[in-house]
Amino acid sequence: MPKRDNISMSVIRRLPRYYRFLSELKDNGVVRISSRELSDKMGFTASQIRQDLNCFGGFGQQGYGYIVEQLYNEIGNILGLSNRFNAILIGAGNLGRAVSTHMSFESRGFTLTAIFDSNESLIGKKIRDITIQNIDNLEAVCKDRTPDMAILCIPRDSVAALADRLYHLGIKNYWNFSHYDLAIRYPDVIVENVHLSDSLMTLCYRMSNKSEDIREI
Amino acid sequence: MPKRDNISMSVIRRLPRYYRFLSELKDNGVVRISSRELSDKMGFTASQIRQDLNCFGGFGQQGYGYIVEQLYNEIGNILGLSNRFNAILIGAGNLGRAVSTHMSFESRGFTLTAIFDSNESLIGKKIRDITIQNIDNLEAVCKDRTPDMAILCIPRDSVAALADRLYHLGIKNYWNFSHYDLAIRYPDVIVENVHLSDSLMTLCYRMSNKSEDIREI
DNA sequence: TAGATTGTTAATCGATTAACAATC
DNA sequence: TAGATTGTTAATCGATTAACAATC
Repeated sequence: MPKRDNISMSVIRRLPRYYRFLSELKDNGVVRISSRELSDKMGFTASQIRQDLNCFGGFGQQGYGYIVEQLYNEIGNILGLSNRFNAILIGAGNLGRAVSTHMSFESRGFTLTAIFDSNESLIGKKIRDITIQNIDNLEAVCKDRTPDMAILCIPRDSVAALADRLYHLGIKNYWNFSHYDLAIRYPDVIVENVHLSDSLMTLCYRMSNKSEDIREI
Repeated sequence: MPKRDNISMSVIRRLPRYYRFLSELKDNGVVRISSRELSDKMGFTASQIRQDLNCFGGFGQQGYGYIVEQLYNEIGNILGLSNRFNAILIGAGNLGRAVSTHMSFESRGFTLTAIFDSNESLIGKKIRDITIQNIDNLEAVCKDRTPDMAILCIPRDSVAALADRLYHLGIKNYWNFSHYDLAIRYPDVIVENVHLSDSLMTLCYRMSNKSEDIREI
């Protein structure tokens, strides 16, 4: 593992996309691919692909290209997908249920170990063999073992108070589906935001201004 | 409405965030704000805020700042949120149910008018007063009135075939929750992707490489 | 060897930040 | 008027693309 220093967010955010396309190629039995061919499939320039990959090391062979399976594995390693970060989910409403049911945590570097909600009617129900617990149990559960990451699927107004509790339990990594901006409140925290309504509004803008729309992937 | 030409995606993707923060300020009764104060709250530079807003017109007053409510309304207009684009949702599994239940379409420029699924056990059930229909009805329903946008909450493998049907019905705008890459298949289409697992993998990378993590909002 | 394609450096392009004149 | 803060131009910074030498 050479280099890997000061990798820009632009590069990092492209890694899962590489991973996805390589997975597909692998499944289709493709053995080798050149940056040029990958560029056609993915819509990045060949130059960018080579540049990106070379942030992490020379995975290709000059004159030949890249071995699909090897590159796939390398990117999986770079992403750290063989981790089993301990994740807990807060909020078992529609969104929380969708996320916990739908997402393959195990192949993305995480294990979902607990689900919390404050709604009495949900507590005790199971999602994927995990029993929804009362949020009051949070401190007790985290005492044993501090979770590495918390998934926030709760309404905007509940986040501030809850984030305080989580933060003081030592949880510093968040997958945030709420509209609350954690990163500004706690500067030493890693937050990945999924702002669904921002995405929807962006789509609305682009549809409303279709003529000037810039294609983007 | 002056300028507004060649607005870059970077600027457009910040608009919903401005909208969100201004909404909060408005709710808190804040009347005026300077780019400097907004910069502290939002984590953008004041310079960038002024630069961004000036893509669309001069909404501020020199020596005074911006009137919160007015700026909020302006950005809402720019985003086109008063549209009622006709949206249909394909796939009423966990994710589709979460999206359709959770999202306030009406305040984001859309109306959800129909929900389709192929799963017999879901057909006939209601979400928000909308009855889940058999996907076989798709063509019949779209005959009356072509939807403006389709929300794709179906498994990766079903997308290709379905996208063909939708595209040939004249639907050219998509909110895509699947991992399938529509934009490459149909170049004249507007797609907003929500790649949840990409986001999760990015978080995994950042957690795995915490020391070098670059803060990002 | 000749052909292909990488890894890497250099050139370009675009986005962000700084500076400041305009003006409320 | 003086002070504040915008709108806008210019400078900087970073990311993307092009080019090409290295090498399989």
